[in-house]
Amino acid sequence: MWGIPHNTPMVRISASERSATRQRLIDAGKVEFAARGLAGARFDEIALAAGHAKGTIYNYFDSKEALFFTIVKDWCTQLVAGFVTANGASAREQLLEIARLDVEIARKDLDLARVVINQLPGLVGDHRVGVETAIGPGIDLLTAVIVAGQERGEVLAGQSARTLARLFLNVLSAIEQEALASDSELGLDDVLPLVDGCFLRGLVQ
Amino acid sequence: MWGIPHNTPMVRISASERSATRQRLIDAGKVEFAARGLAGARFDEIALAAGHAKGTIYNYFDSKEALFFTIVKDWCTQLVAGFVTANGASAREQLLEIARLDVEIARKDLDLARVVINQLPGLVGDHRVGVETAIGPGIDLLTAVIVAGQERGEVLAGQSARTLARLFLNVLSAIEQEALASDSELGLDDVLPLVDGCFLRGLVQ
Amino acid sequence: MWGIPHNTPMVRISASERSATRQRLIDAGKVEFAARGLAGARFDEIALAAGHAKGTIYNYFDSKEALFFTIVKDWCTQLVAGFVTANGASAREQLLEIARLDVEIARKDLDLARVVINQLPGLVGDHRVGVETAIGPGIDLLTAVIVAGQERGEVLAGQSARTLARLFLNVLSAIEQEALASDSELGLDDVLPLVDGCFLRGLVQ
Amino acid sequence: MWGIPHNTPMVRISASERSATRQRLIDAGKVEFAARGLAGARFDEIALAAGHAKGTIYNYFDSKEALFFTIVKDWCTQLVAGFVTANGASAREQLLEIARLDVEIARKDLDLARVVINQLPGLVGDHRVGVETAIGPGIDLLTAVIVAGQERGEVLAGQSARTLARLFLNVLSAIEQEALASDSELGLDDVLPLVDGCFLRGLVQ
DNA sequence: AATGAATGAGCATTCATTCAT
DNA sequence: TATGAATGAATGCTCATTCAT
Repeated sequence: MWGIPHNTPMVRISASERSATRQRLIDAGKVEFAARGLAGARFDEIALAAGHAKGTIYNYFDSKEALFFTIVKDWCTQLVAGFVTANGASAREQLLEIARLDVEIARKDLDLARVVINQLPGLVGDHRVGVETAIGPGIDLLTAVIVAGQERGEVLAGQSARTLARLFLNVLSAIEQEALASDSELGLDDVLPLVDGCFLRGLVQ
Repeated sequence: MWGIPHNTPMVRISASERSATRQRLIDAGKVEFAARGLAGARFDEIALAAGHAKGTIYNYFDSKEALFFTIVKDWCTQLVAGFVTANGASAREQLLEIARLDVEIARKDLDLARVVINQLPGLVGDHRVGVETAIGPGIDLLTAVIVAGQERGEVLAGQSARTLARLFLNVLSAIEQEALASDSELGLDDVLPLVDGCFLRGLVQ
Repeated sequence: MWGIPHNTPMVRISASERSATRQRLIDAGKVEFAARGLAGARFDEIALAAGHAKGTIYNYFDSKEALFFTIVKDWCTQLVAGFVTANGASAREQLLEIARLDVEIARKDLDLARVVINQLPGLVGDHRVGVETAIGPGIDLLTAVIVAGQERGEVLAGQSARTLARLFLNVLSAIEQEALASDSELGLDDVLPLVDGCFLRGLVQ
Repeated sequence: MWGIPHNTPMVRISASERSATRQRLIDAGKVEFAARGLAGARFDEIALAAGHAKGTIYNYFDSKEALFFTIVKDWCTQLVAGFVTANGASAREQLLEIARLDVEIARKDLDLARVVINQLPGLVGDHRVGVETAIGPGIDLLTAVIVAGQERGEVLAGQSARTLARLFLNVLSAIEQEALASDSELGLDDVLPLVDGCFLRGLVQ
C-alpha cells in the first residue's frame, strides 16, 4: 500500500486529450450546424467528421441541443472575454470595439459566425430559453456599455438599455449576415464602417 | 353490405371553394411555421388547424417546402404590389415607404411576419435557392429604387445596388425582429423611426 | 351539391378492416411480449409478424407500453366479461369459476397467458401503475366475490378482501405458471384441482 | 512531461479486499435489479452505487447476466445452507422450515427478495437456462424433502416430486410477493401461516 | 377532390462491453 | 487491478409522402 496515492483522479486520458477530443467535436459541430441548422444537423455526421463514434459525443455533451448551445456560448464567451475598454472611451467607441471583436471572431471562425448569425433568430419555442441563456453575457455587456452611455448622455435615452443592446446585436448580425453571404459583394471589412456610419450615427450622440 | 360508402366527393369543387381551401391551408401554415420553423412544422398540425386531412395539402402544394415558400412569396407579393411611388419621391422616401408597407403587412399578419423575419435567415443549403426565388421580386424592387437613387446621387455609390437592397432588407428585418419579440419594449411603431434615424441616415445622402 | 352527405365519416378503411389490422398487431404483440418480455420486445418484429410496417403500429397504439397494456387489459376484460355467477353460488364456487375462466382463456391463447402470468410480476417503477390499472377490473371482481363471501362467513375475515383478491390472483398465476412451463409434468387441467384442493381449502370456510 | 501518472494500482489486492469489492458490487446490483429488473438495470448505476468504475464490474463478473445470476444463486445458497432438519421431522415441518428460512432471508435483504420473487418469472428464452441453473440446488433440496415425504406417505404421490417442488416455490413466491407489495396489508409475518394453512394443508397428508 | 391509413427512411439516444493505460 | 473513455449496435419513435378508395 505504499506509494500509490489512491485519491488521485483516476483519469484514463489526460486533460489535454480530453480537451482536444471535445474541441474536435465542437469544431465538427460548428460545420454541421452552420450547414444544416440545429434541426437538420445529424450527430452521425458530426461524429464522423470529428473522427469519433456517435456515442462518444454523449461523453461530452448531453444532447444535440447541449452541443449547439455550447458552441453559441463559446462565441459569447470569446466576445465578452476579448472586450477591453480604454479609459475614457465613448459609448460609440466601445460599441464599435465590440463590433470589431465580433467581426474578428467571425473572421477566425466562419462556421461559428454562421451558426450564431443565421441560426439563432430562427429558434423558437423551448429553444428560445437556451438562446437567451447562451447569449446572456453578451447582452449584459452591451447593456452595461449602453447604460453608461445613457448616463453620460451619449446614447438616446428613450429606450431601455437592454432593448437597445438586443437591437444592436440584431442589426450587427444582419449586416454580418450579408457580409458572409457567398454571393455578396460585401465582405467582413465592410461591416464596421456600416455599423458606424449607418447605425451608430443614429443611436449615439 | 349493400350500399356504397360515398365518402368521396363526386363533383368538381368551384374555383372559390378551391381558393378558400388553399387559403385555409396557407393560414394554418403561417401559424405552424411561425411557431416551429420550417424543419419543426408538422403537416398533421397544419391540416388539422385548417380543418382538412393531411393528404389534402398535397392537392394544393407539392411539399412542405412548397407551402412554406408559397407563404414567403405571398409576403413578397404583398410588398411589391402595395408599393406605389409618388412622383418625385426621393430614394429615402421610397425606402421608407417600403419599410412602412412591410410594417403594415406585419401588423395585419404577425405570423406571416414571424415566418419571414425569423425563419428565412436560418435556411441553408438547398433551401437558399427557394429563399432567393421567393423574395426575388422584393429584392428587385428595392434594387430598382436604389439604382435610381444612386443615379440621382442620393444613395452612396460604393456598393452594388443589389447588395444594398439585401442589406436594407436584412437590417429592416433585424429591427422588426426586436419589435416583434414578446419581451421587447419596442413595438412595430418604433420600427420606422429606427430605420430612418439609424439606418437610412447613413445609407442615403 | 346534391346527394353527397358531407358529414359522413370519411373513413378510408372499413371498421372491420381497421379492427382486423388492430387484432393482427395485438396477436403479434402477444407472441413477441411472451417470448421476450416488455423490455426485450422489438416493434420491428411485431410489425413484421403482423405483416405491416413499423410505423403502422403507431396508428393504433401510442407506444410499446400502450400495446402491452392493451393486451393485458384484453385478458382482464375477457375474464370479467365471462364471469357469470349462478344463484346461490358459494364464494368457493365463484372463485373456482373465475379460475376456470382464467384457465379457459389461457388454453385458447397461450401467449396471452404467458404475458399476463410471467411478465406482470416483474414490472416495476412507473410500469406498476399501468399494471394496476390494466388488471383493476379483475381485482375488483375478485374483491366483490370475496367481500360477499366474508359477509356470509364463508371467507376468512382477518384480511381485507382486496388483499385476498390479489393474493388469489398471485397464487393462481403461480400454479398456472408451473402448468405452462414447457418441461413441467403439470398441465392446465391440473390447475383447478390444485387451486381448490390446496388453496381454497385454506382460504374459504 | 516528466512523471508518470501512477493512476493504476501496482500491487495485488488482498483476498479480503477483493471479496469486499465483490460484495459491494453484489449489494449494489441487488438494489438496481430489484428496482429496474434485469433488462432495465444499468451497469453505470451499479458501479456508481458500489463506488467503483463501470469497467471494474467486469473484473468480477463476465456480464450483466452473470452478476444477476450470481445474486440469485447467492439467495439459493443461503437457503440450502441454512436448512437443518431435525430428526424425525415430517415433510410438512421441513417444508415449513424452508419457507421460514426464505422469509428470514427476505427480511434481512428485501432487495434480494424482490429480485428473486419478482424478476425470475419474467425471464424467458435464453435466460431460462440461467434461472434453472441458479435455483437448481434449491429445487434439489425441496425435491429431496418431497421424495422422502412421498415415501413416508405424507405427500400426495400423483405428481413427480420435482414438479411439486417447483410448484411449492412458485406459490411461496406468490404469497411473498403480495407480502412485499408496498400497498399490501399483508406482511412477511403472514407468509408462513398462509403457506401452512392454505397450501400445505392440501399438499401434504 | 378528399381522405387518412400505410409506409419506411431517418435519427437521437442508450448502454453493455472493450481495452489502452 | 482499476479505470472510464470509446465504441457502435440496437431501437423506439417521428413524420413527410403516397395512394387506394
